Amino acid sequence: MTKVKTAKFTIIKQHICQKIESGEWQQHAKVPSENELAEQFSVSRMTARRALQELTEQGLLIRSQGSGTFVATFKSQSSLLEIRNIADEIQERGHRHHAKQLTLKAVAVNEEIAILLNLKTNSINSVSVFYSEVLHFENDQAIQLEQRFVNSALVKNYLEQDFTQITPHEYLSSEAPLTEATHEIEAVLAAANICQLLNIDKSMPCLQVKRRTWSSKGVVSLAILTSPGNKYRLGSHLKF
Amino acid sequence: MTKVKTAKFTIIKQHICQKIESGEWQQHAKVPSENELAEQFSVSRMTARRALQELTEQGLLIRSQGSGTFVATFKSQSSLLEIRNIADEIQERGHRHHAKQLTLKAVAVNEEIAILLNLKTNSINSVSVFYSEVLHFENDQAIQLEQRFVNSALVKNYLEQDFTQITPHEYLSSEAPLTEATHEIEAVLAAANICQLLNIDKSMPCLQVKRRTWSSKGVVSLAILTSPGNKYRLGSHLKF
DNA sequence: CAAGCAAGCTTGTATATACAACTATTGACA
DNA sequence: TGTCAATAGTTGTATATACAAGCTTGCTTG
Repeated sequence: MTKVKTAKFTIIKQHICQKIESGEWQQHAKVPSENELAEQFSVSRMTARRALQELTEQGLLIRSQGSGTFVATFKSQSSLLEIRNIADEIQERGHRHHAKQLTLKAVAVNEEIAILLNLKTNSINSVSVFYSEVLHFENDQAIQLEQRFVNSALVKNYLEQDFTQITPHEYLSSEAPLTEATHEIEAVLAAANICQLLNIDKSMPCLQVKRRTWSSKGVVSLAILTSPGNKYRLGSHLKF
Repeated sequence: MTKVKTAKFTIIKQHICQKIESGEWQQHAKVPSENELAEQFSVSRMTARRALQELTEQGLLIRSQGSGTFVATFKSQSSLLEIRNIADEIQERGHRHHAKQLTLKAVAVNEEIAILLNLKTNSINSVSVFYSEVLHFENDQAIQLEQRFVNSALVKNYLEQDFTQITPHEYLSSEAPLTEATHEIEAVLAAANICQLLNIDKSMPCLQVKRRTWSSKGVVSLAILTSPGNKYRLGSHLKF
């Protein structure tokens, strides 16, 4: 049989996969940068880049321009479950009202997403939500909204620019603390609605909502499938 | 909002999508080569390459080293339906026995594939079979078998080299004419069995079976998800 | 006529380079 | 202390180049 000579970028991919599988690189851990990998494996940056990029497309890594590359949340859990964990933590901190509100919204979101996606495709790979230390923060400031798109099929290539017009500002405003969590849920809903609106089959919308001005204490960013590199972050992964 | 400057490779992607959508480029049509696109859009070959590659990953195109790039079979049809069309055509040509045999096999294949895939994943994007003018040919010769892999997730990166060892020669032999069709069905079965054997979740095996020595009249190649570039070809697309 | 070789075209891999865009940190300054 | 500006680090885009690997065609040769 033909002897398959393993390509260099494949070796790097296998190396990274091994690190992830072995648990050495936990979820949300920072992966060596392109330059570091290039030097480590004695290849050019573009080769190391290719390895990172293909693993990103496979859903194992998440990349963020300016921040770096990180291990994705690939052990998919029910978003409902994880949102409920958030709600539990909120409740522990004594905000019963918000917790209840959030739980109700979580159920609604899951059902709505499920309905939406089953109409279009039944290949939901993973719907998961992760969160970190956002609950510590109190300050709110001006909020800006950005939209991006990754990994789509036919239709997306036409709609890319039109899509940027759809900016549901009203979903997000600066109010009392802890409302980011509920706002995030609404952002998920917004994304799902946008998908339905534009009749997109297989796409992955990526909403990034960030507090652009922040104090020295940290940044709050709400995101659907954005990089987990920021220290203080409440985000949700939504793949379909 | 931030003005999104459209990247060059995106423009090329949109151009190709528009050609496909408008019907100007039919299924299995040849797409301009990397060099042609590069010259047409006044970009480097690598940029044109990226556009083609991303569309390939999205399932719109199929590329084959040495042959070229072609429009994929993205309007998914039931493989059963298409295999039956082949059977019908065979019957029209007066080979009743083969037609009946083929139809029976088609049913078995579909059921088996469905069972296999539902065990692993329920995201069958498309299972389709296409064919062309293979039925004109009569000659048989030595047959060789190759295996390749595309588009997989975690597991595949470990199994790539082991996979090349599995070469079910016995599925293919040189016999009477028209047996290529049934052999192809068996090749599909082989691919499905290999997937189950290696416990692969999301992968796309690519069996290429080719008559290495051919007359000046043409080539017969049996393939699962191989490029439709050859003039005389009986192949099947199997995506999951 | 058949078989095999060689040339030319295609995609695949890899390197080196440059600049753009974005992020996070640092440090100066009011 | 808080704000702003500069800087370093990271990923994104693009070009130019070279060679490897595979396919197709055409020619040569027996």
